[in-house]
Amino acid sequence: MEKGVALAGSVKRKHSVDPGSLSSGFEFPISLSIRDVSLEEKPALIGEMDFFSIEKNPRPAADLDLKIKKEEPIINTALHLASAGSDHSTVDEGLSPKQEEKKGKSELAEMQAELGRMTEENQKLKGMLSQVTNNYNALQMQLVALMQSRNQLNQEVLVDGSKKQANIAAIVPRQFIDLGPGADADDASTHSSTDDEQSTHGGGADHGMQMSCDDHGGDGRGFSGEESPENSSHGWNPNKQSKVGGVGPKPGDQVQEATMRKARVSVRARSEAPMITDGCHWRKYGQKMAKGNPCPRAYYRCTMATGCPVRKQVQRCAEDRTILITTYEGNHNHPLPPAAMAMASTTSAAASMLLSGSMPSADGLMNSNFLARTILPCSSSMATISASAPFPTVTLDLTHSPNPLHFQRPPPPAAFLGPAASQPPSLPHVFGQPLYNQSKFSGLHSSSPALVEASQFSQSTHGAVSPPNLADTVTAATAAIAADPKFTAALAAAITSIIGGAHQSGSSNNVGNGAMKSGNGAGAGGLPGGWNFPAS
DNA sequence: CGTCTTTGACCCGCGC
DNA sequence: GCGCGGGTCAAAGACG
Ligand SMILES: [Zn+2]
Repeated sequence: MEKGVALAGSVKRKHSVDPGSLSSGFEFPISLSIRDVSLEEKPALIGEMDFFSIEKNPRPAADLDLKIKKEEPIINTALHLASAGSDHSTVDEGLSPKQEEKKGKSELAEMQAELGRMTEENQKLKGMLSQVTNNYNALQMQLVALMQSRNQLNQEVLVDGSKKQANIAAIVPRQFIDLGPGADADDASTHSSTDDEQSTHGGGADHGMQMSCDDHGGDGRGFSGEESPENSSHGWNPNKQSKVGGVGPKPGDQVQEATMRKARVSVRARSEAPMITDGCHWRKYGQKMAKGNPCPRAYYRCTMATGCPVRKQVQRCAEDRTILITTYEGNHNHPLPPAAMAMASTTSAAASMLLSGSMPSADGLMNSNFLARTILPCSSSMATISASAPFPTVTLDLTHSPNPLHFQRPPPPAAFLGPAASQPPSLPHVFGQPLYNQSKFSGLHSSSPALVEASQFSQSTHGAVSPPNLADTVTAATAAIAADPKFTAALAAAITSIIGGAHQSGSSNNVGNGAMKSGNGAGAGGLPGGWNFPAS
């Protein structure tokens, strides 16, 4: 415990110093375009790397400093000095006159200064890199969301067989039968094998219906107070609220909210920063050591509005520390700044995509044990759906495989292959069962990525049977989707929505809806996209 | 002095 | 019932 805490502490400290100077002088083309339109709000966050660089330079001095450095040829100077210094080192012991010695010393000092500056700049570059990464991740996530909504749209429109098959990927319950091979192939090739974080959550019950019932009674301590805006001035004390004030909200809403709450969207992104900046204000309220992970898991709450139920967990991947796993939960009940909108809409779109097939009222789609998993091949990112109760989770994987640390997955535990192999591989509903077991199993084994291995399993079973062209079909369909001018239009609309969304309020509330408008109105429409007002 | 983070304690569900 | 683990609370400290 201490180890982890100390680690986190140090990281945090370091970061709290860095980002101001880092992000200040840095301009990233993509973020720039967004920044220009969204100047109205400036989070001026404390510890976060800023996704969109909205804040105007909080520290002009640093900015100036960086610019100056950019102008002068630092590297050449340094090299020159280095060589000069080495020459002079011999001179020092020599009989050189005082002046020369003085000169040497001054150059030495200069050198040291240069070194210091280079170090500093190195730090800055590092920060810039991480910021670029963050920006890239944000854009990728938006793209993923758009692809998802787009998929849903096409599912409605297209009737072509193969394409439809691929597009159905956006819907959980059915596709896990058909999509198995293709998805798994894709997954096995690109996944970097660290989904265990999510699957760890999903070790619990296996009935979708159970899930909804579950939190009816079981979620006592959760944030069941979110739909009571009169929450008094006290911010969040949801449990107290529900305990003291309320026997409980209306069952219908309760189920709905509970489902939304339970749905989690986790984002795996490569980031040096201790936390990706999504435009929201977060307050840390806890930190725990995850069982199999040397890195602690941090718990944050949204503080943009008192009583906002959104929470997120931030944890670094055990194997690859550069991967940051951010798990979002809940929906904002307040307007969001554009920068936050991007992330919120993305996550909510993903959540809605997940829940579109798992709503409690759905026709028993989830009433059988299953852990469905969908991969939406999308450039280098992909979304995986792990619809295992109690926390159905959508994972947006924004890391790409060309990762040097993309190690081979550890060999699946024999305990997994045993029962899995014993199951008739051709039955999808049985197919889910070993996955469920597996996910639980991986919970015990910290580093064994359940979902990846699950995909391996399915690949070994289904993939061998079915021709690989299904995967090609999926990819082709995706390419077609991406190439579809409508998609471009949707993307443009979404971006416009982001850009113009600075003043949005109420009607077209977010990107998700912007995208959904052109695509699927049902998905994120009912499910609060960026934000939804509880009872007003 | 207000706000945020830290961190041990606590609660709760779950498996044995 | 007990231990374990995930999640949350809240007092105390740090920070600006
Ligand atoms: Zn919020």
